[in-house]
Amino acid sequence: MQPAKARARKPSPVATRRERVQSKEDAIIAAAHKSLTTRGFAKTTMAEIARKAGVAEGTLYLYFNNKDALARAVLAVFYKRLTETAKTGVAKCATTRQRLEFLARHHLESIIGERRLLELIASDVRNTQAYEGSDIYKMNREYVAVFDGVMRDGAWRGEIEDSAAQWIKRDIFFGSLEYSMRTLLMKKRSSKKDISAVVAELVKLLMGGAGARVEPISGHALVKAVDRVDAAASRLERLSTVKM
Amino acid sequence: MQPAKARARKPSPVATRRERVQSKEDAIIAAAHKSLTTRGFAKTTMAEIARKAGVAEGTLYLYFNNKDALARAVLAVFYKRLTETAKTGVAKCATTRQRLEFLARHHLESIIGERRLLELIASDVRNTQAYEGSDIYKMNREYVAVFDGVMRDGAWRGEIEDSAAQWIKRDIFFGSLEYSMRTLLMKKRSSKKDISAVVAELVKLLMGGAGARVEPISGHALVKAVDRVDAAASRLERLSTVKM
DNA sequence: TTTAACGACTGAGTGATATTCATCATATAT
DNA sequence: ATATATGATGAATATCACTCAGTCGTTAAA
Repeated sequence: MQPAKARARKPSPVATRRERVQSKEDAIIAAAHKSLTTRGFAKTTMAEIARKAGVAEGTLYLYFNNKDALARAVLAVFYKRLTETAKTGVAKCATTRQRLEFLARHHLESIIGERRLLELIASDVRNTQAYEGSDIYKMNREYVAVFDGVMRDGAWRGEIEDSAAQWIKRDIFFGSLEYSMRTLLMKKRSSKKDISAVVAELVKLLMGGAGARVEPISGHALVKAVDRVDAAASRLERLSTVKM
Repeated sequence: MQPAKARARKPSPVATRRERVQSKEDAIIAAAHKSLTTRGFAKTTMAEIARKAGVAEGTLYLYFNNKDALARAVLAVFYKRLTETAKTGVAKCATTRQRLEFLARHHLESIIGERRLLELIASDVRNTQAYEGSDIYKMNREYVAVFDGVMRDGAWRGEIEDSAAQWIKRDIFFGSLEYSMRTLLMKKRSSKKDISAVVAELVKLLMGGAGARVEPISGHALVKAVDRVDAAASRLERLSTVKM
């Protein structure tokens, strides 16, 4: 077996040329990833990346046309990994509710960890006129397709309402999570609990709010009404004691 | 009247020194706004802004410490205007549902128009360690407070459930809208209809889901009775304060 | 009136950084 | 061994945010 290895001209322990190039590219991407996620796009310099990767500055441009392209490459491996883990995670869940919960928590935790990469999407990639058709666009499509699949399947099984358009639900799902990330990052402590709260609420909304719908409706309104009667009574009492 | 004018040393028709400085600052911000919204942060140069504003490059630094600060100033006038129009718009709406619909549409249309400014929030401002306590942070707080007020009031009236934490609802609201913006910008045609669809769905979710739920609550006999007690209390209050 | 001080402003100059390119090094092919 | 192609280099270039020594007009003081 291993015909590729067997056909190698050189019996030397060093890798083939192609492998060497590949590993160098990997090293560059890894170095760029580290700098981008720790210092952000604006503050990372090509010189810094080159140093971390152990290559000359000019070498970076043999592998990537410019800083943007390098950042996009970093984003690409992030998306690839994100999509893979999302797919395998969903496959392990039995119900639609569990799948959505997993996807939400998975997305939220992932983007909290790599928050700085989201800058790139917002400020850089999305602005290019040629975003559609780009690699990043395709990867994004593939990633959100996981969510779409779960929702479609859930609707087919009758586990969730499918009233609204799919793209709207998708935007609500990912939009809420990305915005929540900002809030969570600003809160000093707490995390686990807050993440769970966001996930639970979001899933509840997307599932149609079904679980909580039956009882609370009349009960909820009733409680509110009682509160208001109570408040109104207090106001009346105050008036009467003042004796106008 | 107009003691300031009367006290002015010079009767000349030109503006006072302070006014001249102010109008120059306005010109700089306007120029920066134009460049930032049309070309994005990275591609606008200080030289370009200076040219548009009709001042020397060095002058920009008399008014703003650096490019970031100038961008933040642009963001500030955007927030100020956004908050004002949001407040006045909400005041004109009678029901919670209408208020939320107005806020959602208002936010979505505004950020579609000034989409490039959102970059600044995401990629620049939010990264600074000192974001809390900054002017932009305060303005953001004031803006989202409009939404918070509407939600709180709606919960008080019993028009909406207030099961989830307020900050979660807030993130869902603004997050969904900002993400939807991206989708809407990528769709070739259509706008009005899609905006309405997003707004409707989002409001439906925040109001507690099912459309059928709204009717029974307000139609409930108890709620009507509460309205009457509430109104009666208010009338008495008015009467008593007038007399005293 | 002359002089000094001040505030607003200028734009050539500085430093940092992305990007290029002439050149070198090594491996592969003949 | 020589030639060729591939990979790599880092000094040089271009761009751009930012600085600063100096100008100009106005006000205050002598």
